[in-house]
Amino acid sequence: MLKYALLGFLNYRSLNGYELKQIMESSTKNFWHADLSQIYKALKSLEAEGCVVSSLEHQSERPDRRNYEITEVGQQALHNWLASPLTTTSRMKEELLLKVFFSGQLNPETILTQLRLQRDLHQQQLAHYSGQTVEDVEQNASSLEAPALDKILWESTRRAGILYEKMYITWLEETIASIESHGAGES
Amino acid sequence: MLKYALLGFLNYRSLNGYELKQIMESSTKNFWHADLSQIYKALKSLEAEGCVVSSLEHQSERPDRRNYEITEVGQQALHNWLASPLTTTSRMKEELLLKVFFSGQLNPETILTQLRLQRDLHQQQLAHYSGQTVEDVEQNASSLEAPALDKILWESTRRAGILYEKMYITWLEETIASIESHGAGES
DNA sequence: TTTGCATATATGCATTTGCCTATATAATAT
DNA sequence: ATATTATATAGGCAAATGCATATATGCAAA
Repeated sequence: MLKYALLGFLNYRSLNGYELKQIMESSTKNFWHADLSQIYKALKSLEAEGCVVSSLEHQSERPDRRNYEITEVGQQALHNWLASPLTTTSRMKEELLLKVFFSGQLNPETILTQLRLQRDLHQQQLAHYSGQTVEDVEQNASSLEAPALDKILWESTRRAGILYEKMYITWLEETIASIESHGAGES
Repeated sequence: MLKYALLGFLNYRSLNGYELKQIMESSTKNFWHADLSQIYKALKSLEAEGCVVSSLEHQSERPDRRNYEITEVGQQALHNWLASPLTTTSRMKEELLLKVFFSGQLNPETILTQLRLQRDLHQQQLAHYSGQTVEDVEQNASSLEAPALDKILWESTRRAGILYEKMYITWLEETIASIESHGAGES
């Protein structure tokens, strides 16, 4: 999947691994992330498959960098992926929910502390997303030349992050309240 | 992480791999899932670590089965995990959002079709979760003996699934509408 | 002055994951 | 009669993932 993300960005313009990491950090971070080393590996693998071509660019003041360009094979692969519909919903893995599920045997305060911490973290994240605009994404994405529809879609993914955080906070507050009232009933 | 899920269930009572899979399907499926083969591997690994002990039970009419029991070491590991707070929020991977992000270069109908399909799938899932009660979870979880707090927490994880599906559907409908109105403006 | 940070790429390794296949038996459905 | 499903365990393998480490340079901060 990471490969398609990389092809997606390279389809706008040529980029190196380091830039790709930075762009992902500022745009797809909320729904897709990757380690730098993972990106380099994926780029190598993409080149072996003929989806991209690279050229080493010598820099006098900075380390050499390898520029990646998408090929027709790569564009075809990208389009095939984009066009093939997902026939199932994605299955998530949420460690917090797993812990909540098994926290009944512990002191309620143990899980309450953790839920409150998560609530604070998610509130920070919400504040961060809310303060971000499409222009920011665009700028951080190194001014990828994007038509009008792209901007609508980018804004939509940003909106997904906001809705997700709001929902998460709602759930955390509900859960905290229900555990607290249970504890109150016990004492 | 899967290991802790298994320990969490085994802390209620002894179970075999097949049962663990079934229980997870009916309880933690929405936020944690695992392949059967993954479960067997994890159980072996847990036994090697001394977290569980197994005993082969011969059955005349069915294949032999290996019963797993949690040890004190395992209980300690479980408690340590439950007690150690998550200091970051979980990072998700959502293929659909990735596709949406890069779908600007395609015909809008291509992504619209996919979004509508996902909306239908999520609506089905919501209907499924909504029709489920804690009693169902409990029953499917092979009547794990659970104190009052456990039930509150289980209900809370079920509620998380419902909120998530509702949010997802809201986002899908918003996104579909915004792409449609963009297309209308174009023509 | 030295520490750390930003730029830039790469390797190594252990673990996790997903998916497929094999084996065995009994009951059920077509 | 035959095929599928449910019960039950397990091995194999490729890919993805995460994390640490190595290397190299210039610049800014402490």
